[in-house]
Amino acid sequence: MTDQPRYKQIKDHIIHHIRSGEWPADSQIPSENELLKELGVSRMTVNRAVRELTAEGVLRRVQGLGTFVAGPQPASVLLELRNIADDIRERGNTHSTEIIMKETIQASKDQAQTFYISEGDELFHTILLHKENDLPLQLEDRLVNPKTAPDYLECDFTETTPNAYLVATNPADEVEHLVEAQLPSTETSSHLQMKNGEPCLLLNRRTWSSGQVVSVAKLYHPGNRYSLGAHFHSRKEAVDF
Amino acid sequence: MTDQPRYKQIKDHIIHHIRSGEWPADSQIPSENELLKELGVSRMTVNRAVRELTAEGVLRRVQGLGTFVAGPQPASVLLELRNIADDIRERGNTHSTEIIMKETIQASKDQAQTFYISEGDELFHTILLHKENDLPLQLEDRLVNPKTAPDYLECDFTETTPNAYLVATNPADEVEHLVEAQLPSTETSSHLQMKNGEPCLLLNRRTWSSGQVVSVAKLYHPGNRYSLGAHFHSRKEAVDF
DNA sequence: AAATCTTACTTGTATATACAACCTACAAAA
DNA sequence: TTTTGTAGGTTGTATATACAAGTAAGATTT
Repeated sequence: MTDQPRYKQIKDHIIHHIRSGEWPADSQIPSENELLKELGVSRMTVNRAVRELTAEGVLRRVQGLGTFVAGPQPASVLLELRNIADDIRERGNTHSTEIIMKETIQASKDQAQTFYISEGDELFHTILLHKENDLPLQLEDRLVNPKTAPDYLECDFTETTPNAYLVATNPADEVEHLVEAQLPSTETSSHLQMKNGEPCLLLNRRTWSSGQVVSVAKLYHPGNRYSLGAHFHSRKEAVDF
Repeated sequence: MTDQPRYKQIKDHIIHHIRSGEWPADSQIPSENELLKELGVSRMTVNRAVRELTAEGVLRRVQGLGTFVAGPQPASVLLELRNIADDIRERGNTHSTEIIMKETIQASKDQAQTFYISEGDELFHTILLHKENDLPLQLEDRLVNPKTAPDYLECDFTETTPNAYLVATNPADEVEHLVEAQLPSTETSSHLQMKNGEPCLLLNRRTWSSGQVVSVAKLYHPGNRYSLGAHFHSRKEAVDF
């Protein structure tokens, strides 16, 4: 262990006090002035340490009031979900889309509920097959709220993915995910060219823009050809095992 | 829009040059000295702007060389992975553990590779079954590096989960995930009390502590009883659909 | 030709100082 | 009682300055 810079030592000092339970969640920690006296450094150095811990979500500061421990980090670890077209292109392969369905439907009771609209209201429905070098990799079964994307069906999905189109038209700011393992229907299975009995990885994704549900998508992936992965570094808090 | 602080203006200035294509990915941007002359601020202010953009992954700095544009951010979205015992307890149910296997093995070639150790080195191996109100929910097949957790096998896993034990003994700071859908082996299937042909959600988790691999775990979940979920708010960047 | 030193530039850190902005509590005035 | 002012703490920002540490390229020596 080489010599660490002062501001880093201060960060570790603070984290240590938090982890040891000495400074519990939501408690106020010493002010910058107290810390600099205790540690014998300049205020700017203390400030940098505290500012960085605040940016990392460890602390919470209120101007004029003080600095507080920012409650327990959710004991969790983050998994990165990529969008498939970028993923394929970054592997140097070509991405293509086959349009299987494109229609306007009337919302069922369940669908109305997930969109927070009324039963019978119109919804756009598309089913697309995404391929990597002509090998099916994802079946995208998507519902879109016409109120937020009225021209959705007119988009040429062989050119622009629904994701790209929606990102461009609606600045999405909230998203919900559910990942599950399922046995695909025979139709889904045949589209994805999967062997019989082979499971698929289903990613349910619901996206909001300014409080309204824009789109709900079921993304089916062949279990043997696709997996979600992530490598996550953390320099601030402990992660799970 | 109220008056923004200088360092924030500089950040926006830099981001604007990147977004406009003027400063493409991997290109070198002006040095701190050039920027402070151009913008009429002190070096510390430029330094703060550039340092924060570096922490945010927008720039990349090399001491003695310069500052470079750090390529496009992966257009991704984050999925939160909870640890199972907390999850169960938060639902108000009781969590119990059944110990199926507890042994010391010698690392195979593959295992040695994932741990960055030598073939034949010792590894701890445990297989535990986690239950929610006596219903099996997760089969945990875990390998642990004795060098980082020598007393692992002596832990009473009916009292303390391996996760809790390892979190307490090793401050983990890095983790890798792979989520896939699989047909379970007949053994796994029977432990989890799953119907025939039912797929399971497999979460592969590898965890590091100060550069060393501490543990590799395969977490099997019945596809019909378990799913990974997350609701994610973003106030900074657009998310995928 | 090869190895070494030097120089000039870069980023990284640390300090002392200053003032602005904000919050709370208490005192003073209406 | 209600409002207003004020004092003393807090964090937020900005500057000037200094030196350490790393890189690259050229000059110098071997």
